[in-house]
Amino acid sequence: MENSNKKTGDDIDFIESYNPNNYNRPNTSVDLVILTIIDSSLHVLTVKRAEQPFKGGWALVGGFIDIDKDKKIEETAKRKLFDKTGITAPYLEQYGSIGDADRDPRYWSVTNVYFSLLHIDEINCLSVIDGCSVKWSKIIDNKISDNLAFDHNEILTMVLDRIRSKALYTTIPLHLMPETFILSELQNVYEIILDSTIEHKSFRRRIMSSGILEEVGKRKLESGRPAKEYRLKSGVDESLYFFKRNFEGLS
Amino acid sequence: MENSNKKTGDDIDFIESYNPNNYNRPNTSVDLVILTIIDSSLHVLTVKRAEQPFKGGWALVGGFIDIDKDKKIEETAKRKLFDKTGITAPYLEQYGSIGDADRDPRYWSVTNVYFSLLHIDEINCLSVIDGCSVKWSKIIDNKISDNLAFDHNEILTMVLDRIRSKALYTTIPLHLMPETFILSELQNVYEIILDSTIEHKSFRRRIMSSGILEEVGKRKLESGRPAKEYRLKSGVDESLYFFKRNFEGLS
DNA sequence: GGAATAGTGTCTCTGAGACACTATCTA
DNA sequence: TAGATAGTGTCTCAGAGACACTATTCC
Repeated sequence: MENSNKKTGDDIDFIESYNPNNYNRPNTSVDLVILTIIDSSLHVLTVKRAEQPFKGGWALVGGFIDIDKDKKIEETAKRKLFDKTGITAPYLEQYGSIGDADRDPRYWSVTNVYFSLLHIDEINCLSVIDGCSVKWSKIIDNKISDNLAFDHNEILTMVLDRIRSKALYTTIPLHLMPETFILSELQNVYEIILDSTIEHKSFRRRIMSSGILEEVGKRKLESGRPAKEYRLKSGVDESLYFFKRNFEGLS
Repeated sequence: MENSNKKTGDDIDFIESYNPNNYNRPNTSVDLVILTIIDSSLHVLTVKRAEQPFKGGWALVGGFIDIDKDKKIEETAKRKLFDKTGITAPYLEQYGSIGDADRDPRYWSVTNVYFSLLHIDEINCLSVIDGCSVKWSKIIDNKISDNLAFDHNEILTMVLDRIRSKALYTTIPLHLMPETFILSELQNVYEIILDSTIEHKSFRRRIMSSGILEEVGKRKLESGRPAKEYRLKSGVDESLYFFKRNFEGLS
């Protein structure tokens, strides 16, 4: 230990006696991958940058932690999400953190990445449909057509991969649904995320076996037999059900 | 947007024109949950704190990002791990980041949490068996008997939960094994992590079906039939195999 | 009735659990 | 030989895939 302390010199025991404000630290931010489904396609919420760097380019929603307002990082994420969408009780999950010397041309930067899945009806449209500085960007083939600022394209792709892999064994796509929905709609959303078709009997058996949905009535469709409408069972606060098996044939 | 910008005032577009060194930012660090198995028990590497706060208490290995030395956060984690263990090619995975106003009494603090699984033979013992400032703390019932500094007890528990859940559907416990091992040893390690017994035929069928091990010979045991010795198949760089089904009966 | 969509019956297949069985070593 | 540990054979069971079938609506 004496040896290793001498060698490295920037050990926790050493450095913490410094005033951190005098020390050359990385910059810390929060970025959000906010996803919804519009016209049967995943879309991500993007904002147009008003300042350098990447001025005029599109970026993920993000910002800095306000250490006076925010008690924890998740509150920063919720605040940013609320600012853009007006949503107060989002499904929000941390992806992880990404930090390196190059991701921001200005400084060594660490971003804490969160993702949120929501149904378009949940949002307060007024705060979004405002000029062209915020828009939903359509995701095709795991990315969007615009190049995003910073490393946001990579972040988007990694988050999408995470969600896709969780869709193989959880009910995470439920968070993209409206309050009530029919099973074929839910299946469509799974298929959009997984980019693959699912056998409908298997799908129904699987979802119903989770026991987290309750029937709320029937819905007449444009054609064909009316479908049972479901919502998340009241009292089920853990809406993320884990199955013991993955969907197979996919990876 | 104009509205939300006016309201929050700390939007990315607004704040980034500030020199970050003049802004009241959170402090950023890296913490490591370094795990190994000693005498059939999980142990975590802990260091004795030489300075306030929590002076004299035990804490996880950790420290600050050195923006001159480290190109990315993972390098900070590798550097810290190397300083304490001498290991150059660890299994290292990010857990995520944790940040709030209270976790460090000195300032609003964000830590980037990594975990590493290793076999005790991999470490350079000299850098560890040094005074009493670094020690392996035995994990019993998801925690250690000492109270750790900061929120490190919670971090330890959350990381252990993550590893346990990954042991249900991956080969992550392989990283706790020596270079060659026999299947009953690997099964023991799974059972230590999962805190539950596994039926041995199921276990062997499952592991062998992964195809990531290769036989390297036989080992004579103290008693009984000699066992086949295995190692990670050469050419398999992805040593983390994902099974389609969980171990069942556990959760 | 036909078109369309919801929903079921039921067979196969994979892999987990259970557990009895065989194999190979030492003393 | 007995004791110990390695390793197999094989049955059951849950749940995924496949796909034909029935049910209910509107026209």
